[in-house]
Amino acid sequence: MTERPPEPILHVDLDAFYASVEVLKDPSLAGKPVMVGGTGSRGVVASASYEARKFGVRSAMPAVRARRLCPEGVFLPADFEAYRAHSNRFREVLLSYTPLVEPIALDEAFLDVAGATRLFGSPEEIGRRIRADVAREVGVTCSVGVAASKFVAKLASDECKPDGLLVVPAARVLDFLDPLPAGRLWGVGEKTGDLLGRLSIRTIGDLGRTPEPILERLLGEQSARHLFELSHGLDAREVVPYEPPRSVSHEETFDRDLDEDEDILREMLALSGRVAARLREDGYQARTVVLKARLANFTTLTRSRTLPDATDVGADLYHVVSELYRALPGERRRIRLLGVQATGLVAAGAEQLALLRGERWGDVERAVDRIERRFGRGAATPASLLRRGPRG
DNA sequence: TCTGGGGTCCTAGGACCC
DNA sequence: TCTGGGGTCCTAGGACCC
Repeated sequence: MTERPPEPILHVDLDAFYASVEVLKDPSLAGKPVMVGGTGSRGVVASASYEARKFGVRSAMPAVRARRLCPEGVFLPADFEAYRAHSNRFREVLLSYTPLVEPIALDEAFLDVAGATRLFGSPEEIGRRIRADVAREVGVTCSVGVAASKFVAKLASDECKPDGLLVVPAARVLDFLDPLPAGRLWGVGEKTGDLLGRLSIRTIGDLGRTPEPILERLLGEQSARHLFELSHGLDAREVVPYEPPRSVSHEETFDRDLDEDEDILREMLALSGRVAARLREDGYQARTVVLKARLANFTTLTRSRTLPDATDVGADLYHVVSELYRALPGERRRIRLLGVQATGLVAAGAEQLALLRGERWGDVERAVDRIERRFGRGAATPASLLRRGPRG
């Protein structure tokens, strides 16, 4: 058994992934500002090439704004089939080094390479090999962070983007974290960043020097504890290769708000069908159905119902969400977005087997009832009860 | 600037049970 | 006629991530 290296965690992140795939599909786009998403009237940018970022375009930016910043840019609709195909090749490369690969999205993953160093060299060496393999096999550059923990590895890959590699030695973690903006921590978004800013907490170092009770009052117990630990470089989360999904959903923002019940119900039927199809495809059934409705003024309502029996049937989902919709307050709502979510998932195989078993037992017991009514008690005994022998 | 789509997790209150 | 404490499930909303 070789010793576990001090920095065995890799975070690998493909650079400007969707935009890079679009350049592979059409090499004449190379060197141009390319943006994926934001082709509709209400879209946002999903991915921007580094040329586009020079204009200030960022992902999640409203398309209208991106167009203003970069009028000569190329805007393309997302082609998830192509992204998935390239993502599969990416994952193949990673899996050729270790089975301990945890995909985070199509374009990034964590690896624990502690068991791979004998075969392939140090974690840093493995990172270099992966970068070469990904460039060759996927045709896209990537960035690799190497560290003792997941979140430091992730920050390291962020720091060396694009097309880089950065090792943060375990002994240097606090020095590495100290000057970084607090917003870079996993779990600090816009709102939390604002809250922290009000206390003049701007860097991860500032956060680490703030007494925990103060953070607790600001953020609640769970988040405070979590951020306090991260800011001290503590992150014990392991690389987990597979976790079953907790929910399946589809939603759609309409180009123009809907206000006719007929249109709204038709969209809910379509969304229900897509969710149910996904459930069946992935082998799940859902116990809880959630309707999401975003109104013209952007307020978002959710309504849910938990069913006695799990389902993967579109008509069942539609039945529930249409009732939930009719029970919403007010009338003639203007609907910007509708979503249908299935949660409380159970594996369909297990559920159906249990059901089958239950029904079969139900049938057996009813048959036994009939026989005993005719021939007297003990005339029929299930085989499984006989197996121990008549004398017990 | 006017805000996508697919997810995860947390909080908080109320129902219900022991 | 005043009122415990803990656990679990359900629901609604919200922050956050890519």
